[in-house]
Amino acid sequence: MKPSIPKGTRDFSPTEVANRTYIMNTIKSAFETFGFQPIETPSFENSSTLMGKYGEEGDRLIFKILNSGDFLSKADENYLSDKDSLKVTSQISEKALRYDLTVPFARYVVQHQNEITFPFKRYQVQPVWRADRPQKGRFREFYQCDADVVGSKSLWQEVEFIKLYDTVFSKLGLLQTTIKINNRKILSGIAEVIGAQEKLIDFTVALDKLDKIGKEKVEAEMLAKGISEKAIEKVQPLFNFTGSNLEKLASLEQMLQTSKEGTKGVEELRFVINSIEELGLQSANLQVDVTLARGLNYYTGAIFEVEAPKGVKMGSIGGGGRYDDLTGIFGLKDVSGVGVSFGLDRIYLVLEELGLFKTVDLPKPKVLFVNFGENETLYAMKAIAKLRAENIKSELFPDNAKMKKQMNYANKREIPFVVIVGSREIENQEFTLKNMISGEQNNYNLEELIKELK
RNA sequence: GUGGUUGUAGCUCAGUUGGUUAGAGCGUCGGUUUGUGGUACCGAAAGUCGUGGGUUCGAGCCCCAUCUUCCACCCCA
Repeated sequence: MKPSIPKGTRDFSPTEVANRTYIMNTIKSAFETFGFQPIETPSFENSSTLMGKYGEEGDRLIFKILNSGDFLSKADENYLSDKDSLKVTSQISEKALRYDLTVPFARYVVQHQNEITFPFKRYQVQPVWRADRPQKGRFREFYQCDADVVGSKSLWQEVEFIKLYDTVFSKLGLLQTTIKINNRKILSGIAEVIGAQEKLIDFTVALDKLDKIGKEKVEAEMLAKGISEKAIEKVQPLFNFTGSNLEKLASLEQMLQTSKEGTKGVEELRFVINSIEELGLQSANLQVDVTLARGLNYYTGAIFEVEAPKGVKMGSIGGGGRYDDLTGIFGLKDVSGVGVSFGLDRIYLVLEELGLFKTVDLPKPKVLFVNFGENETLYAMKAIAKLRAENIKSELFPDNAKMKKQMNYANKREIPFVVIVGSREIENQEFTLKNMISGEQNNYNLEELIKELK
């Protein structure tokens, strides 16, 4: 049998794990600096917790777990003979793999509401699974790094999350990322102005193509989707939406003045933009983008998305937003939440493409003891125990192999020092220490050896 | 879910209009060198050509199916 792993999954080599750990630790330490605390939730949840929370498309992408035992006997004969996959699935599968970290978190908040002090700031770094078709930067098993606050409606949280994004990407050396920001209330306002709530998605999708296909074709597409000419006329400012954030806000304000909700959205966005303007960012760019319509099903206020630096072809490396009623589905009303997610695997690919990993060192021993046989090994092991007690990473070559082979091993693993102990050294109670980079070698007693390797 | 793409040794890849026993480089292992690595030279092992069918006197090469890889759409991290 040829060994293989399921599509969309990956093995990670020691180097890759070292690099991933570096990214993860950078993100976690930033989370903690901002006052977030870690929680973890199970890798699988009850299907009822997950199903219906991500829209129809999302339900299709959730990995379902087959019930144990004789599960078919409990399935309805009619559904089986009709080959009704959807209905059969709900009868033979009660559990499903986690699809994101936000919904399990909402479940957690409701379930533990009496133990939680609000506002609750939690972070979570765990894998999630999606039955998607893999492609560039898209996997079926990948890590999300989420930070959310629940129980505060303050817009300062939005400001904090933008600062958090900026902090993390600056620390990773990933400069010139673009943090796009929008507000769901502005989208609702636009829908109100064009008089077509249900056409909103078609509208933003078409508008998003503006710089690719040009104004005429975008208008043609909108007309084709059933958006009236009059409506398009009303939102003309969006077609010349190129200025600074403040200019964009001004034209949005003008355009949405008849919509109460839209005006509220502009106000919220203006607060965030002004605050960031005042506080400054280290390396990221903040950009108002009205075509940003991600996760439209549950975001109610701010919407975020982070784009990799220009020139790197990669989908978003982070996203998030404000959801006023996520815990409502689980029976806890009026708990507003806002949060962001970092896509670990995509950040990895971007850092790799830009060659930003050179600083990450593989964990490896500092010194290798050559194995010369039984007597010498015992002498070496006693020394190794002492070195390890001094926190010096040391190991013994396990077999009495040829010198050449043992030296070669040290070379391949890039172990910087080799200790040679044969009968000569034992006689003099010393150690021959060889520097594998310079080739130099000297004899030391144990005390001196520790000093040299410290 | 739709469309395209890929698969030959551990890795990267050659392989002619279908024609004897499928090759190379790197890596691995052994030797030149049984107390000294990187270099050099010599040698060896390693492939049911993704899998299953089919066409043919004959298939790595042609046809069908299936799995896999990568990519685009959709959606998303």
